[in-house]
Amino acid sequence: MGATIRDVAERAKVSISTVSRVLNDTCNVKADKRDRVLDAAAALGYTPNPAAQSLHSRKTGAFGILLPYVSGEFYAELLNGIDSAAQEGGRLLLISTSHNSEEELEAAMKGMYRRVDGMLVMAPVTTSEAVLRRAPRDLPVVFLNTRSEGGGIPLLTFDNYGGMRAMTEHLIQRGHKDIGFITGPADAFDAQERFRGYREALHASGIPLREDLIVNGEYTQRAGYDGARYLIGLAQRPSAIMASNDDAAIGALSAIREAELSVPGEIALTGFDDIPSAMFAVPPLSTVHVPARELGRRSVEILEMAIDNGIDVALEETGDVLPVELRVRASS
Amino acid sequence: MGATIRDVAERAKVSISTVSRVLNDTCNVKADKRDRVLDAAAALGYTPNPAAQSLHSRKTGAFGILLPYVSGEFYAELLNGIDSAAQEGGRLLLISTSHNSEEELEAAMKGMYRRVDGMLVMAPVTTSEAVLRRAPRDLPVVFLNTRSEGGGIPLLTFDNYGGMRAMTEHLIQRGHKDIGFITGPADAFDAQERFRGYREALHASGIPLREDLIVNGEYTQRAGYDGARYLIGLAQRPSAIMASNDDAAIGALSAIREAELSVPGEIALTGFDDIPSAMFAVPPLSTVHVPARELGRRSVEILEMAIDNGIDVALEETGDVLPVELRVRASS
DNA sequence: TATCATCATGAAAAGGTTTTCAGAAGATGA
DNA sequence: TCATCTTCTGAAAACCTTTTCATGATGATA
Repeated sequence: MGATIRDVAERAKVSISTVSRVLNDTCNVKADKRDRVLDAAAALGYTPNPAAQSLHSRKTGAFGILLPYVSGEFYAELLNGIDSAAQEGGRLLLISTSHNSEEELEAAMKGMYRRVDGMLVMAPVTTSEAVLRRAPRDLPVVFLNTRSEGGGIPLLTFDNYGGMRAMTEHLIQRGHKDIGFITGPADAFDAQERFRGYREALHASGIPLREDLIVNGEYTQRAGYDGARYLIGLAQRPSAIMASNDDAAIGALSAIREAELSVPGEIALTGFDDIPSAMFAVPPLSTVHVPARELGRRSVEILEMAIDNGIDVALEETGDVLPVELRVRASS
Repeated sequence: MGATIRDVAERAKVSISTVSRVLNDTCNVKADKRDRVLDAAAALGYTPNPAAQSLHSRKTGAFGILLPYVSGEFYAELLNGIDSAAQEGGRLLLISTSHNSEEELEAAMKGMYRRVDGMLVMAPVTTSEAVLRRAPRDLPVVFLNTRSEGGGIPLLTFDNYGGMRAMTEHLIQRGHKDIGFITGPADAFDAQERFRGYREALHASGIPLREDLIVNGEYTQRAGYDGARYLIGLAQRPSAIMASNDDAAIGALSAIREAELSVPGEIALTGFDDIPSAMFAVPPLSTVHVPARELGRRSVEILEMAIDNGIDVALEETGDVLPVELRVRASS
């Protein structure tokens, strides 16, 4: 219970300096004293007080994570990657979610300031510059899946645009021309990028964009369900539906089956993310595999580098766009 | 950057005591000095150093969470509840996952010791007593979904047994006698409880337990898929399959549809957890709704109480078993 | 044996806050 | 005008480490 270095020193009949030296193995201490200290520390169950340590060292041994929300399998996977990498580095993890506006992000960063050595921030509805403007200048920040106006900022993302473009091209290749699209959250970076991939793929193939086939959605099963119902009800029903993520696709699948349409026979369907459930949908869902776990791990590594060697060194690792992979399954 | 209270005092031409008093609004300070301090603090962007504060106050303003793993929608929902309650209480959240053995739990608790004011621990493969034996005695701990040998420990769980028993009875009522069961992780408390619900419901109805209908699984789609394939392949195929959670049920559904059997016509199917995807499965999955979010919120409240008023007061709130709810949908 | 280098150790400072204690300034009442 | 009581303020201690500095002891070398 709350033994201090002083208690250990007293019990071992040495000075506190000696205790510190033994425990941190920082320079030579005679064997007998060393043993006495070790015994005393063990007997008292001594653990150094982290507050005192970090007051002195100006380090905390912790990272902070700011996420817009946690929902579904994608975030679980991402957290998994972050957590395992942090544990390997001996780092503690502070987490805070449900931050979307710049004000909320600022408040959350203030709350973690000086309690962490660096932060991982996922802020899809704003830009990395806007966030940094509100952050303490001496706080290393690595961004995930966030829009950036220029370069020079440690940023890790994956190829939302390319993935959705490839998926769209895949459908076009299979002869689809009327392709419905259920968007993600209108203000989110990744959702916009995915939509852009769809739009530009159509354009490149000379297929005119039908506005009535685009429905505003979110990254939820419910939104996918509603969106698909709308699309199915159209007089000129699309022959394929692309959802902006797998959750929405699973919702859409539900609506399509409810309408007793066959997949992919009457309507092809695709998702994005390749969450574990995608493979077990009926039929298994064509989707874009994103390296969620890898994204988490890599971002921790970059942050680690930014802390150890300064943000500039980390910048050499910057601007990384992790590749994604088309997974064509039975739904398209 | 990194302005200290000393810098503020200097700039405002007052003593550091006065600065502290103004900032904490702790006793009377003349208006002019107060203004000077406030201005100086704002100009310097001063934030108190949390390490120094917690060194003095012996409080951290943070909670720790230990989870066996993070995967899928259930944990996302749980984290959501914990996070939102923690934010309302102005608490920071330290998280660490992938702890299963008692040794790992002990190490994780040591790592967070004195960095948090209390902990939330989910340890389904051991007992609360075993964990507490390895925990610092002055660390308040609230357990989630953990087995307890006796009483007297703040513990929050939901009715795994009752939920699965009710679901089993539901199937029996519909005339099912040969009911396959895909278990969760063999060593996990909740999985055992769910299995017990199944077993005792059968027993109470005088239906003999067919060992060949019980297949060892996990809480994953893959395990559900594999388990269902085995059950389908039996000469005496069951007329219903119960999965220990929704993820496994979704996997099982995939296997059943692959075998071109109808649900629930040829095989009824049920899950547990009522994750969002359950409603959007085809057909929508009968399942047991568990209050994951509520579990998170409530556990934070209990911990808050344990910290503010001592663990004994919190104990009055203890032993809570949150009710679950049968959600019969089209799959059974 | 005297000198020097090396080693082991303790005292003390620093890190940034809150709070207690004591003193100064001002106000109140007689 | 003096004594007493508030109100305001600063100095200093405490919280617990790590690290620097100084000192005494030990061993080695000439």
